[in-house]
Amino acid sequence: MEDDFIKTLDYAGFTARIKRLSDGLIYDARKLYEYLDIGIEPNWHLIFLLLKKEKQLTVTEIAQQLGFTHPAIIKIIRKMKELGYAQSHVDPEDSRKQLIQLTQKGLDELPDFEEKWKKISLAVQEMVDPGLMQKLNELEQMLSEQSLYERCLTKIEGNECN
Amino acid sequence: MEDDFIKTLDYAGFTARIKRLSDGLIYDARKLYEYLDIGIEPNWHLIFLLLKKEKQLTVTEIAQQLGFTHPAIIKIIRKMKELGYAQSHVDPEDSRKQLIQLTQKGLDELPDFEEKWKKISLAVQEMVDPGLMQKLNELEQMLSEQSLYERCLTKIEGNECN
DNA sequence: ATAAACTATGTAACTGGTTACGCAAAAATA
DNA sequence: TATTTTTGCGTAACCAGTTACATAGTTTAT
Repeated sequence: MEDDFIKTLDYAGFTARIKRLSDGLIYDARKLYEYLDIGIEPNWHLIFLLLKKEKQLTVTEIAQQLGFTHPAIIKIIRKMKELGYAQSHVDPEDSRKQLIQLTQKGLDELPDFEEKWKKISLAVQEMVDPGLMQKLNELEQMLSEQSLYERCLTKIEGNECN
Repeated sequence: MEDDFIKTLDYAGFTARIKRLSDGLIYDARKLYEYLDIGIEPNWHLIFLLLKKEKQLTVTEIAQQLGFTHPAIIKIIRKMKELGYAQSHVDPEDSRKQLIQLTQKGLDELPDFEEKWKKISLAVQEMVDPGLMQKLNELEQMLSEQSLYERCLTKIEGNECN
């Protein structure tokens, strides 16, 4: 990677670089979970934290909060149930809804997980400049105001001639 | 997403935010390819540009340059061949190697693609602060010096007591 | 020259997500 | 109250990538 081709593309390679970064971080997270003997999938992390905070949530609520589709959440929750970390019951007020919670086992193991997650996030913190976090905030803000798709459309339709 | 849960996690949510950003950009790219009627897959973009620059490359070389595994490249190239955009022949000097090139059709359509890619990358440029690009460079640099995995290991082994 | 080690490609099976669809319950409307 | 629309969950089929493995060709070492 001496002369990184993607980097030479500048803004045209932005999406690819973000994807490469994301894939790399996820790859390392997997290895760290292995090494630290965290007995759950890395992508359960946020669900644990979310359910710790909110006590119980529906499938759709979790999906919205984390930015996944609901089938993705259903699959994750199913696995968490199989390993005894999650449970659910029908909402008595609306029988369409499944109220999902951590089990006692999940709550019991949380402190251990959190201690290990803390170590990882400290390493992230030492590596990631606060200025980058700020810039990331700004980009997310921009995107929430208008998606990249919309930006391109207005740009293209704005000057139809070229 | 008024109160974005992931954002509240600060550095503990960094990986998840990068993934969410990556997925969102890819999603929008797909829609833009549709809208702009770019008749190829978004992830062929870099391969087109790479083969334009290097004329011919092996599977492994492409994989290394783009940071994919070689089976991923094989699949992409197979599809590009099916649509007539790529071709390959055995390297006469080393019969294990497949030398991959753009076809004439690929080269012919490139200018049109590039014009459309230009529009997208301009919209990206208007959205992405140069400071973010700089911070991204620095993070990639940090990670290439020592992966997140290694950083955690040295951190943990460094002070074994806690 | 032979054997051992390595490299390049290819394939199979899996994974973590998606879209598209169906169904039942609830909410809105007539 | 009856009907239409919307919402929530679930499943099936798919997709882009991965890991693990096989095989054949090349290089290195003996």
